Amino acid sequence: MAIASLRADAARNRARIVAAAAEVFAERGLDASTAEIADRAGVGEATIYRRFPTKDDLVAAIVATKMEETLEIGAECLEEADPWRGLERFLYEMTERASRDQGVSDAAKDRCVASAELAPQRKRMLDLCTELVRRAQRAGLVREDVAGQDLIFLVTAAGSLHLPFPDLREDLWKRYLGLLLDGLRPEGATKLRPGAPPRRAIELPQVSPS
Amino acid sequence: MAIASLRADAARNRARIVAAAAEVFAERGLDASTAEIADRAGVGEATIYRRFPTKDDLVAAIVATKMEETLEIGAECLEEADPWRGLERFLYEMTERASRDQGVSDAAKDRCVASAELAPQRKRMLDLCTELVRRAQRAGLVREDVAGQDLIFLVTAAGSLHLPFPDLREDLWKRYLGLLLDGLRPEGATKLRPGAPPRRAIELPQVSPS
Amino acid sequence: MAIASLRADAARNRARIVAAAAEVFAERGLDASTAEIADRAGVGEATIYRRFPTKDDLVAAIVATKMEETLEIGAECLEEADPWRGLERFLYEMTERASRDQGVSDAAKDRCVASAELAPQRKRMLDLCTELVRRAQRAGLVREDVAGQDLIFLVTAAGSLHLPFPDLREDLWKRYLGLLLDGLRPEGATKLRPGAPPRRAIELPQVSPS
Amino acid sequence: MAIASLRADAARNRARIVAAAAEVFAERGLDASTAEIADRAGVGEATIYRRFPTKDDLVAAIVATKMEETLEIGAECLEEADPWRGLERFLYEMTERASRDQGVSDAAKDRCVASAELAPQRKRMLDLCTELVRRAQRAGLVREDVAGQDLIFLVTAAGSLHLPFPDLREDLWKRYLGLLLDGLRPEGATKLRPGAPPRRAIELPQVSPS
DNA sequence: AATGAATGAGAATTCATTCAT
DNA sequence: GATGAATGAATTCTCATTCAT
Repeated sequence: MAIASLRADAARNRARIVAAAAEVFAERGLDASTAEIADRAGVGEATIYRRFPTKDDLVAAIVATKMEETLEIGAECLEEADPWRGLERFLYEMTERASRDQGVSDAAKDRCVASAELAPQRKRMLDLCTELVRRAQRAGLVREDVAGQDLIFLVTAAGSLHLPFPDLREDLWKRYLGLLLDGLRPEGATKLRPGAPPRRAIELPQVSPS
Repeated sequence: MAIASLRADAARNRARIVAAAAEVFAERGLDASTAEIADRAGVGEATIYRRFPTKDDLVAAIVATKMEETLEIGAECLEEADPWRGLERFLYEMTERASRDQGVSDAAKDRCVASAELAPQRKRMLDLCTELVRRAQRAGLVREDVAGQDLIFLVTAAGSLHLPFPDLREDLWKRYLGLLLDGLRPEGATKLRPGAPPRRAIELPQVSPS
Repeated sequence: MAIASLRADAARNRARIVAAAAEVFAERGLDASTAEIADRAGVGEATIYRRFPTKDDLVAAIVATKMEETLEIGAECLEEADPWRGLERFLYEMTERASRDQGVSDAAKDRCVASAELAPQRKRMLDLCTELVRRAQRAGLVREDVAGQDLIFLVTAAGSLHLPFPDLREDLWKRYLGLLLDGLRPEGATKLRPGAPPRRAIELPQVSPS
Repeated sequence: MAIASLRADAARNRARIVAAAAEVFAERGLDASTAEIADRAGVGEATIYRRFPTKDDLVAAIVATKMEETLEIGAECLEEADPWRGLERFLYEMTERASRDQGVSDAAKDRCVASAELAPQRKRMLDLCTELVRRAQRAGLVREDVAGQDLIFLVTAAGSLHLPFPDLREDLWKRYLGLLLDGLRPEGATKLRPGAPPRRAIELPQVSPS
């Protein structure tokens, strides 16, 4: 009980830190300072470093959290009665999140895509995407030559559909996602070059020695 | 004469700086230091600041340079006999450049898209894209509901198609550009929501006071 | 009973802490963190601070412990039949320990030499050294102009005979201790300047207010 | 001329930094902060880092400077008419310096002894010590079984002869150096074990991979 | 005009020590 | 009494920008 409450306190602070970091990274990008995150979280800067040995670990933790949320949303999309609607909703949700949170998107792209720690999540994401695509293909709604791993790439790239022009409606990205979705339909499909990437390269990327 | 030769010297220095900065930003990203740029350019650090009041101004100058190159390529694409081929080549070239030069792409997206100084280039880019699209539409190769300003967005987003997975062929982005291009064809087109953005918002964006 | 057992627990913890700290300081030097000591001891960090108000007090406690061990060894050396052998063995043991445990040696030199708390141990050490020297002098094996207090200094300095050159035999210090011992013999002795320090300065050093 | 004066300015600052660092390290030890050194030198902290990429490099530079001074003194000692007096003076000077400057002594021992950059100085020091010893040996004043490389060790260890007892005369180390010198005389010499270390181990130490 | 030098304002990270359970 | 958590105060190091020659 005593131990539990201690841990509860620490867990609350940890959650605060993660939440604050997610906010700050979203607003200011990954270059935001740990000082600002600590301020926002209402903790001392050193407290962050007690939970996360380096700033990078904090970033990784946030990416992991976001991926979990993503996977939950994906599961919901799989339950949509209409397979196309499921696919569409998934891409919409992913893109919307990425639009709102450029920091985490960048992190996901630049650093964490290939990290070994996220391997399980990547695997689940791959399975999810594969199922979303297959379901729509079975219904004849998606061209046959795309695969689940393609969806992962499209989702990631779709995060860049939000351009910081002022005076433009915030949801303009929906228009371009619409175009992309039309590209996924069987009608008017042309041969894609090169072919779909191997699943292994996404599941178990070999970290290049830099 | 003396002044003229000095100016010639200065101009050469300026060109060197821009070239070096473009290289360094491409290799190391926008966080590369001005010291490294000065080294690469073979000039003193202060010389950079004589030409460009801040690092940001240097970045903007590079973006402007790249946009000029872009516009030249676009002009060549307009001369392609096959309108579809012209459009396709334009998107390919843009994406390839962005893949190779993430630093400038980021700059283009994050900071310079809406800057007043680049207004002329943006205007010309808009005209170019409009012409590329219209030509293909006249030939019935591109759906009627897309406009030149859409192409600008697509080009920018396409720059994110390069994901840093190791073990994947470098040109995988071509596959996803293929999908996007299929989405531009008339076949299988569905209604896009929201509609095309107004040209004015791109030509003359109101910089929001941040 | 309850209190007694608590005290037994506390004493065990204290002993664990001292042992762990001695190990860690020996391995990593005095800059080792209290966190690492707590880990090694299997106690919480705060527990250290319950027993020792500051890190310095912990260091002092270790030095005291080591001095006790030292005094025991010294007592054994006094029992050697051969007085020279006794002296020699004492210096060997002291130097060997110092070579193995630079952290505590440094502490002994830098901080604790003159601390009031260690006064009793210093007194006993002085007596011990005096006896070791006198015994050898009575046998005509050690020059007459050295005193017990000199031995204390020699012991401390001998701790520095271990130099961190790689590729050198670990026991090279024995060679230089041999030289030192030869300097203690009566043969070839020259007048030493200045004379032996007063015992009082070692027994009861006046801590200078720093 | 203009270049020369620029360099003169920079050189003056560099000298100030080295001087201040030497002072501060002597007073506070190697743990003194770069901030304090910068203050003492009257420059900004970053200026230190312009000249010395890391704090360690600064330490190394000071050690190198001190070694140069040391070598000059050694050369003077070699010119003494009396070989014994030359040896004695060398040890006195070395020890006095070490007594005054514990920081650099520690640095010399802990970090820089085996550094590749100081190899030339180490070589010269070895030659110097060898000559000092040989000269005295030729005159029959020093035992035959010690070598130049031994002197290097003795010098280094002698730096620890200064103990921070208050109330003791500052020059007490002379007494113990006297003892050591007596140990170097031929009279009463006993067999030293182990033998002298190989010169190579000092000239070209193999850095152990840590 | 050109430049190497200088630096103030941070940045990430560490740690002895105190707090709350 | 014991402990994991929290933190303020440092520390090393970086960098865009200004200064002095």
